[in-house]
Amino acid sequence: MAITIRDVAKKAGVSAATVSRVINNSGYAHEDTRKAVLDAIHKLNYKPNEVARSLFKQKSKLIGLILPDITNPFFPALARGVEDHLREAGYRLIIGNSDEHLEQEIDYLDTFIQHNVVGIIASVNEAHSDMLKDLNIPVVLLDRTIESLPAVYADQFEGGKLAARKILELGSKEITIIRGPVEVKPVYERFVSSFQTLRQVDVKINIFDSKLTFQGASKSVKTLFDKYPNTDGILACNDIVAVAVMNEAQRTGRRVPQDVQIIGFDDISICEIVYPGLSTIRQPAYEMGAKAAEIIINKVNGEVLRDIHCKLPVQFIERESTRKVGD
Amino acid sequence: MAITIRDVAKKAGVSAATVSRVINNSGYAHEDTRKAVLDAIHKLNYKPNEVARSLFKQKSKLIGLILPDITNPFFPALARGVEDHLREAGYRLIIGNSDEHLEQEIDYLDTFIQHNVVGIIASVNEAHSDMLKDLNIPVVLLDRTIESLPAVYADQFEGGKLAARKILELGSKEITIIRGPVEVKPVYERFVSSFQTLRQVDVKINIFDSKLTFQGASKSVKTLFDKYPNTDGILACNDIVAVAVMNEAQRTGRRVPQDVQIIGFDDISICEIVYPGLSTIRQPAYEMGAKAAEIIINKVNGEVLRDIHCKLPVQFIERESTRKVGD
DNA sequence: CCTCCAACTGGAACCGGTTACACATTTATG
DNA sequence: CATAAATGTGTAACCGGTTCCAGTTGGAGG
Repeated sequence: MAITIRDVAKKAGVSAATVSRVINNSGYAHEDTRKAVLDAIHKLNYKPNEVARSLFKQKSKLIGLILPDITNPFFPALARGVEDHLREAGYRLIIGNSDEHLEQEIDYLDTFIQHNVVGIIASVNEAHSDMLKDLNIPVVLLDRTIESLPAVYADQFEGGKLAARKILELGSKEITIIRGPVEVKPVYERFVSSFQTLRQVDVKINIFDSKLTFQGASKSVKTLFDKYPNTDGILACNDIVAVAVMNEAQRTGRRVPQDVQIIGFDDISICEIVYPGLSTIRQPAYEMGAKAAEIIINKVNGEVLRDIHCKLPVQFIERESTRKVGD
Repeated sequence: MAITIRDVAKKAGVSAATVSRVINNSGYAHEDTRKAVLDAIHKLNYKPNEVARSLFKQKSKLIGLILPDITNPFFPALARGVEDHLREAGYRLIIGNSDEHLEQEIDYLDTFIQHNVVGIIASVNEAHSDMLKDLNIPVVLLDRTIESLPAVYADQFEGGKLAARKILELGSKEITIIRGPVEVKPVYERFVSSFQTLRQVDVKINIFDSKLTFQGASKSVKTLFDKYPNTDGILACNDIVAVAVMNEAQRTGRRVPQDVQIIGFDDISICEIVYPGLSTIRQPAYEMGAKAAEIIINKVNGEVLRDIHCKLPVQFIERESTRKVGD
């Protein structure tokens, strides 16, 4: 049905090998035959079959991406960063949601390999470090780290510290840290860092648990102000939780930021359209994705970058859920 | 490097053909050899190479998905619906963002074909209906419609009408419809439908334009209340815009819903965590994705469903940005 | 006991590219 | 002007599966 290289060869009056050489700019090809081939390709609208290529070369133009859940607003930006960068380099993306389940991660890893992907970008947890290392294709972790594997991530410790410092600086005296699930490493790290920072100072610290998802957050957060009615500063584990808290604060008649200040984490797009605008710790999600893509491409091209951990800076984004200095 | 079918064959003391028959449950295989083969497969941890399969069979286990922008919160749910359903059936997803650009859509279409995808799910506009029809693999449109191509979408006319009816019913007298870009068909349809519904009644109608994205929305919306200071009801083209409007309303000292009621469109997750909760017209995004996946799979399996337009119902979700009946 | 057919199995061709190699023709070099 | 080197092109093998076909075996039926 589809046009093959031999159709082109016949039309141009040459062999398939010659067509292949022209397409790939490899080996010799006389200028005249080159023209003839290009002409035939154009006339037949020939597009080489990537599957056949992939089979012979043992490498495709495909890269696998494993994310916990594209439905979590932090990840689309990551994915987009990856994709934009990959597309430019001629690669395509196979994508899979793992829901943080080891089983699904392994399933995707397996099928990625079966499809001859040349590299894998993954947001996965510690568990299968061995499997990832034995993959014999480049792997880059994204938003996660595993000892001895290259990774792109944002500085969680700095982020946690920064959030804590800011909320102190802006005058909160009873601070509630909302801790996400401890299994999710970056989330845990930002918690630890905030906690350690606050502990060095004379303030009351509360710890409150919440899920990271929309449904989870709005449910978890309902009891927050019952439990800690006097809390006047909140460090949320992510922006979703922060917005849910802001909702709950306003619902219970608290003014933000006068009565409670709230700082989120991530800087997802929502932050700037809610009222009041959510102050947060920005992780450069898009850039992280782009960087991971860049590293993978370099590795695919054989550059033997030593296993790098690429730690990107975070940043405090001031909006209206925190007071101004001097208030 | 990797283990091939011939390695398995050697280990099991049979030919590659036999191994293939066992794997695919096709043709005969003696129970004993069957056992031996399965055993060898297990011992070697053999996973058949999908690329080789794909080449011979002229069909892969890959399905292509083209979305405008995964970063727009409406689409992740769609994508997730597609993916979950596809995974169960053993298919994997190649994904591409088009930014509504014809050029990028075509580029992805081409490369999908080059990778022997067996089906394509696409959120694209009218423009290349011909190209899509000539593809000779199944195509399903998602959230978009093109004459004579199967499609899964939500009932935009009903949605637009419903929003208009509700806001009338709840007492708004000067209603502003925020119209999105007219090139995006579903967005245009909901606008038209709202407008037609309102026009039949004695209320003042304003029309205001906005982009659909976060940045675009928060910028566009800034002048809304300058232009229409007395508007007491707003029909937004999507939830992002609605939230941005809500922000602006509160910023300018208006109470929602007492002074202005706001109804969004889509029912993305954000709606339930903002304050006040955003009333909206729900499109069943996840289900739409799942349905599209289901149709594609059926078509891939050769079921000749007549070109179906699968129109899913929308629903008014009442939260707190609208008044209660009787207020 | 012969025949026939079902049950099994392996060899080889094939999918559509790429590339090693052989061979032919120029062109460069001494 | 002979010879080496560079250029140009085709044949065939190969990537790792699948499947057609032919061949072997064993048991049922006449």
